[in-house]
Amino acid sequence: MVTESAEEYLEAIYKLGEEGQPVALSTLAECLEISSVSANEMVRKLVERKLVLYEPYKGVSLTPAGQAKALAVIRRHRLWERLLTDVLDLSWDQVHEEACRLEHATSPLVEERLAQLLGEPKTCPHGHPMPTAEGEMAVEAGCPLAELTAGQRARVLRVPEGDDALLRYLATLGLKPQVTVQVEVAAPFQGPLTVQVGEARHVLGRELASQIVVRPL
Amino acid sequence: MVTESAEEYLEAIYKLGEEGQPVALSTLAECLEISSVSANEMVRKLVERKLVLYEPYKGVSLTPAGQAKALAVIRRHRLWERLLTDVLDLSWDQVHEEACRLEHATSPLVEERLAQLLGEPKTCPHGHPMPTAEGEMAVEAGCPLAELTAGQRARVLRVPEGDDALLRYLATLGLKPQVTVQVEVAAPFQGPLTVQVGEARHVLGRELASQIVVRPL
DNA sequence: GTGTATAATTAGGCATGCCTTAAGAGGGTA
DNA sequence: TACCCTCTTAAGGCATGCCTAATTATACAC
Ligand SMILES: [Mn+2]
Ligand SMILES: [Mn+2]
Ligand SMILES: [Mn+2]
Ligand SMILES: [Mn+2]
Repeated sequence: MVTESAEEYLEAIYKLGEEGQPVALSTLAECLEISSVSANEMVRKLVERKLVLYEPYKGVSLTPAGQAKALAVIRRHRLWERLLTDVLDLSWDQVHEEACRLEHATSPLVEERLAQLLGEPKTCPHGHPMPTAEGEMAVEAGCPLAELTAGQRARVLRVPEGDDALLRYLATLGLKPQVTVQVEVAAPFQGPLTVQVGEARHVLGRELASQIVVRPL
Repeated sequence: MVTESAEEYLEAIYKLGEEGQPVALSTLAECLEISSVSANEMVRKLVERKLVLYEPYKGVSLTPAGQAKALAVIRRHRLWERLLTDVLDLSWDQVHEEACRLEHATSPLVEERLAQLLGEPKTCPHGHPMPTAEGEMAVEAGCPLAELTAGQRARVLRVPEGDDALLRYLATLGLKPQVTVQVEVAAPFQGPLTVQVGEARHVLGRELASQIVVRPL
């Protein structure tokens, strides 16, 4: 077994390493909001337990065993997020923090039953993919909304999690997974995008639009 | 805030103190499966935080603040037990351990929504009363099944939690809260009871029968 | 190539929550 | 009253997970 703290590290290493690059210790420390000394300490323990590989000045990466553990935690996190939104009717900006605690208190049995009850959901409420019980995770390919040109239509795949205020803002715009958007104007020089969402038209900063992943139609 | 460990202590002190007597340190230690030295240490911290009162050689008891915290934890525990059995379809012998972890990872918001979803349940799956959100807990009066005499009918109020094997056994007998039982024979000299449960007839040891609380009809 | 900014590590500490060993305090019994 | 057993507490330790300050190692830019 792995402590709650170690689970948090594995989860962070997975997410930061999704680009394929090993994760710098300092990046990991910043992400977890701890000192790099503490990160170093824990990473050494994880190396000992063969859950991660570490090369100083290169970074940390997950072993297959570490990745399996990380994906299990992420699966639990996203299953809880779904339960909290779909069954307990919390808003999508309230669920991350709750799920971050519940994920560490979840047995494989409860994980399985949650998945059954929810109908084996394919994503979390923010559109991020659900790892399977077997530790597979298929990331649906897409592109940032910011890359679309005027006139293009697209379906929203996922939005950034983790910033509650941003999520509340996106909710007021109706910008959530599965929704269809159409770019009306893409201002040049990295200017804002005017997008139509449902009946409404909104202006989005390019920076924000680049964080929203869509599939062009 | 109070740590997970402190919550466990408060919960134990509440349950052990339900008779009204202060709880001996050694009793508390045994219940929590820790050394009495460790119990002493934590109790001193709880005294400092004005959550318990402690008199050496007398025992520990909860202050109003401590009782409120204890009841909140117990409420969360029992709400999770209900969710796990009623919504996630776990059996009643599987839920205690799961709920014991989840109870510490539950915000007031989730607590409230759980209660709503479940329809403000009055008891846990084992028949034990649900504290209200305001920190009230009404224990339905009853008597041990062992005290009934031949011919008496009664409704089961609650069964002992905490022993999974016992719970599985009771499940095979159909002896669960709300069920009506009729004593056929109460053997003298603390002998076993023959009881009718639904269509079936079972013989129960007096010791076991004394742990099942019923309301005579 | 060398210097320097950045990254990593060492050293030393602190809080929490548990432990064992051993000494002290209370209370019942012979 | 004296003894003994149990309960409590004191002393010292250990593991985990975090910290700061100071030092060392490295990579990259010049
Ligand atoms: Mn977490
Ligand atoms: Mn999510
Ligand atoms: Mn618990
Ligand atoms: Mn129960």
